Amino acid sequence: MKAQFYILGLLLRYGPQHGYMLKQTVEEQISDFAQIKLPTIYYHLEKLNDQGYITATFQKDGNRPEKTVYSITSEGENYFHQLLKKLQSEELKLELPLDGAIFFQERLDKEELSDAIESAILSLEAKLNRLRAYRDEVVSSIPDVGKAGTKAIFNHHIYHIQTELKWLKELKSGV
Amino acid sequence: MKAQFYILGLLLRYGPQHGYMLKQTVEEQISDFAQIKLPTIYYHLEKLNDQGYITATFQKDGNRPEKTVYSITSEGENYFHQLLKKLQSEELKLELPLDGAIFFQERLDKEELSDAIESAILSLEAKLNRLRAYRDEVVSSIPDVGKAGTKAIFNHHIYHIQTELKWLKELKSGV
DNA sequence: TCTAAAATAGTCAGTGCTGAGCATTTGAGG
DNA sequence: CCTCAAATGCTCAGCACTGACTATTTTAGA
Repeated sequence: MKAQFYILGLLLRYGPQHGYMLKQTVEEQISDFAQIKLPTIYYHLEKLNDQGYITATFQKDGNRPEKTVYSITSEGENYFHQLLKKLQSEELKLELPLDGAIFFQERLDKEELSDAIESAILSLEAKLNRLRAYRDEVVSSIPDVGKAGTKAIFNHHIYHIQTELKWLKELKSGV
Repeated sequence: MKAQFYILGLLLRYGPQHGYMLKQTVEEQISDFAQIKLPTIYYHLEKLNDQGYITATFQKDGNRPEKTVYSITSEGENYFHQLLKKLQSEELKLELPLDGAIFFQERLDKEELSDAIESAILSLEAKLNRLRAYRDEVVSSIPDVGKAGTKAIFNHHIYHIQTELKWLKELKSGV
């Protein structure tokens, strides 16, 4: 559902695209806050096409094999707005793998956990810096329509990573 | 993988169990930070059995139909520790549905978004209170082996929800 | 000019998950 | 004692996802 939403949204915003091109758009603009793999894109393009939310045309340029280019239909636009509405009322979901490890504390090697926490901290600090740096860069490189939103999204992730770091540091001192 | 990990861990901690019973244990002890549905449990019990990580025996009590009770094997115990190790080095993953909506700001109804943010805030505040209240209750009701860990896990979620609330409130004032 | 790597475009089989269902048994309320 | 809801215990079909693969074309650099 998330994947279909993004595909439709990108087709709406940027016009007809084929699968591989969508993959690139996703990578450039969405990969920092949502992952959609290439086969997933093709899977949903087929589904959306079957349901009449997009239509296929075939294009050939140069020597490359024929591409299947999809355009959103007006039903697709409606569907997109439905999904948009649904997304707005969906709660955040956290997947916190460390919780699983900690839950079975009795089986835990304290040493190992300490190391894991340490390297998690380092990796998150790196991610935090990368996100902070990217925030301005990406915000300035994308079309105007998306700017304000993209910035809020980056801050969203930055806040949660900061929180995670705080928790990890507390955890470390408690182990 | 997450499911298999919890199943093996619970079998290790509490001894042989059948699917339905595992479901109850999961509900009582894990549901606040990881969801594993009943059919998922059965699915993985079968897989784990096929792989020799658990073994089945059949039990009948009273008039109820025969149950399939699973015990962890020593290979299963090894496997559990493998998974434990892997979990420790896995990063947190955030699923933030609002990001999707916000990304397509140009399609957004500001009014609707405002309402959605408002109700998200209320729902998260309720969840926060529930978690705070439960934290102590649950911590005191579960066996000693899990106490310290469970408390850390609750705090983990509490922190992230607080963060989410902070972000939502900022977002609201910016819309 | 040739060559190896990267880019382009897409397929497919296999995995994990779960809503919806089935069949029986127990328990609470009238 | 009877009834109906809840609890018990489990299965199955179908969906979303993706690692690994195929096949061709372009490009960088030796």
